[in-house]
Amino acid sequence: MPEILRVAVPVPLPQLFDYLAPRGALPAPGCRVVVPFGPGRQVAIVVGSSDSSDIPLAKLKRVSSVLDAQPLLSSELLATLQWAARYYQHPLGAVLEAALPVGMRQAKPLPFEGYRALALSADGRDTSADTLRRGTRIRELFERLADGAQTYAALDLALPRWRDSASALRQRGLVETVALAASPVLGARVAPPPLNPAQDAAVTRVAEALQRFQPWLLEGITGSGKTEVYLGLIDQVIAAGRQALVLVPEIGLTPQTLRRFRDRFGAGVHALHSGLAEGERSRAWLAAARGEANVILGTRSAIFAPLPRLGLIAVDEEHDASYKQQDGFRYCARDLAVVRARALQIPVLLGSATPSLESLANVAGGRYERLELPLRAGNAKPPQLRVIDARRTRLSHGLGPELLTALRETLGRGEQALIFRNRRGYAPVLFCHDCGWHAECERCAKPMTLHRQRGRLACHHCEAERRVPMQCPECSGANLMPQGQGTERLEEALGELFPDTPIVRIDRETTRRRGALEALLDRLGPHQPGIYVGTQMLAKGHDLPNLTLVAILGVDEGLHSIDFRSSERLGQLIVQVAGRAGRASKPGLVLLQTHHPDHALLGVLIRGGYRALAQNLLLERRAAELPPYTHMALLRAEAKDAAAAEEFLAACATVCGEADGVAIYGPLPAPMPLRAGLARAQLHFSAPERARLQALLPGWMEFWRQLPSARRVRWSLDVDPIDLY
DNA sequence: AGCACGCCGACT
DNA sequence: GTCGGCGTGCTC
Repeated sequence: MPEILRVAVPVPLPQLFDYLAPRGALPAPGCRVVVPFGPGRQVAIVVGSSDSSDIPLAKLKRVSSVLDAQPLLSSELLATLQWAARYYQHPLGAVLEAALPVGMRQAKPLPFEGYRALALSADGRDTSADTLRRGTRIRELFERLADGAQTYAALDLALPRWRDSASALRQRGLVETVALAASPVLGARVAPPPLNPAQDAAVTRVAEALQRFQPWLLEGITGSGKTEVYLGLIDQVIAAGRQALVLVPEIGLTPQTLRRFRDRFGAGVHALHSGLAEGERSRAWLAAARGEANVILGTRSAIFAPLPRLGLIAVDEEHDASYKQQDGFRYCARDLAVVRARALQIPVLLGSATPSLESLANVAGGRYERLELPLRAGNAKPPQLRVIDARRTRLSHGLGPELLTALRETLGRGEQALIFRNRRGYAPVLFCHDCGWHAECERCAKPMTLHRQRGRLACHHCEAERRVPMQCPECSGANLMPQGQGTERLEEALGELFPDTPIVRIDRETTRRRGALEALLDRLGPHQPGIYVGTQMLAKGHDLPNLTLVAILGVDEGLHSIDFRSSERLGQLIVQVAGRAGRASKPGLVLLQTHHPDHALLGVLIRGGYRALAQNLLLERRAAELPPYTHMALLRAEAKDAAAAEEFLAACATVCGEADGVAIYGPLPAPMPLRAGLARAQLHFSAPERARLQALLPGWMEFWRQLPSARRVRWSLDVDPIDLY
């Protein structure tokens, strides 16, 4: 009886492929195999086996080779990935491709099994430390190595900036990288701080339920110490011989965060994120798979880490949009965390100061349990929120007199201020004062942002960039004026207004280099006055103890966006940024500068905080039949020719026919009807019952793929979209 | 996706 | 006469 393997191939095709098993072997599900595929070869993953196939036996090819004797993917992880492929309507082969580090997708045996370590070379052992200058970092590293090789992880822990010293020594041929068979166990170095009663209660409640599936919403205002709750629970999980997975938003995985975990749990903490070099990523992945890692700290894709003894998942800042992948395999890591926790019957902890409406609805529906941390550390008072009416005031570079007065007072007290503006660049529009022309990206039909230092106009929606024109291309006038303020212009204006005050700008431009964010945040010491100006990136991370004033500009843009999630996002952003102001000894003040001081959203937020805003928004969502009370899917199409995209979507809608329990809207123009030269349109699906939509989507997808027009457009389905864009 | 096969325009 | 354009079909 022929043994047939069903394998997933990394191609965007929804089906599995059948192959004859290699002679005398039947690789288990989760093993990688090399298979002949079309004219070439592919690394595929075994999903199952069978003694029959729907494909004629004569057409079946044989597996070329087996790469893994033991499954690379556990049955639990494979099952979760299969579930995700089905739920998000994405081909399993492509899902597996997205979940595995690049190093695991190649037809090579697993990389290097040891631990990387730094050791003295033969030359180094013959060299006296006295040839190196006393008191330098280089000498310190050298002397440490004289006692024996040190793993990279150990050096990270002991000498935070050892890599620079290492490359200096490497150039002189004194050190080399070697493989150590086993990592010396590095235990905790920092004793846990005492927990406050709320933290202690939260840890105790979850700890009592470590043996079963339960999602917990850990609602803790900024500064209330959510991380200590994660740490306290991870302690118990490790003590019970199990592993923990901690997800953080994309900009949350800073060296500080990693250090905090390593200080507490030692070298068993591994980071896993897309910024890692390939080898590093494979190593962390394998350390997790082999059970050597106690804790994986990672971003979105770390939800697919192989963890054979997983006992707890924590998702920090669970409302953060970066948990949703916005292209290709459009999964949400926060939602998959709950799915995985259920499969493993373990708790999952979702933490936020500003929980998503989805999670709040899950608490209200009894599916999640709420844990609260109501107090800020050291009994600091929450910052005072105040609206500044910008109408009929003279704005100086977008800054009103009231705001400037507050700034002056803050700096006068020797304290620091933060100006938040969610627009990088110098000005969002370059405008001709003579004829009204403004610079526009012709591929997106959107104004281009002026970046003055770089001397470029840049489109923030595509890659387009050009030189700044000297005169108006329409009327040849010389009065081209920047309109509106970006962070670059604010930095300049503040420099003029406060010439003696250090000003630190933090946005994508100034933090491009690795470690630049930390360096900039460290630039102002905790005791001197100064101003931070920047985007989103300022909303979290790094403690700024002398920061007492936060000013939020551009609030009005958030008040008028058409996306139904914009109010939720604006509220979260305001509360997150506001949370940076004030300490126990120094109360914080948050100013919202707006032309709509009477807007209901601001009123609710000021009187009742995020909790009240969320309650209001949930009522609105229910009345409007929007998520979380309905479940959405979005079919996007783009093509050079607008008619082609619409034709395809119209054909798709026709295929759906009368769908019981699912409302279909469209074809609708996308919020951005043109992007990067492609016309865009979409079809919305909305269902009160998730299961109804889930039941219909697979059949629809099959029909859609067969439509002749499907070949002429780029299209994709987004299940649970968070951006309609 | 990635590749082969296949049938019509401007070039050495 | 050929190089090459991308429409169409296929991958066990």
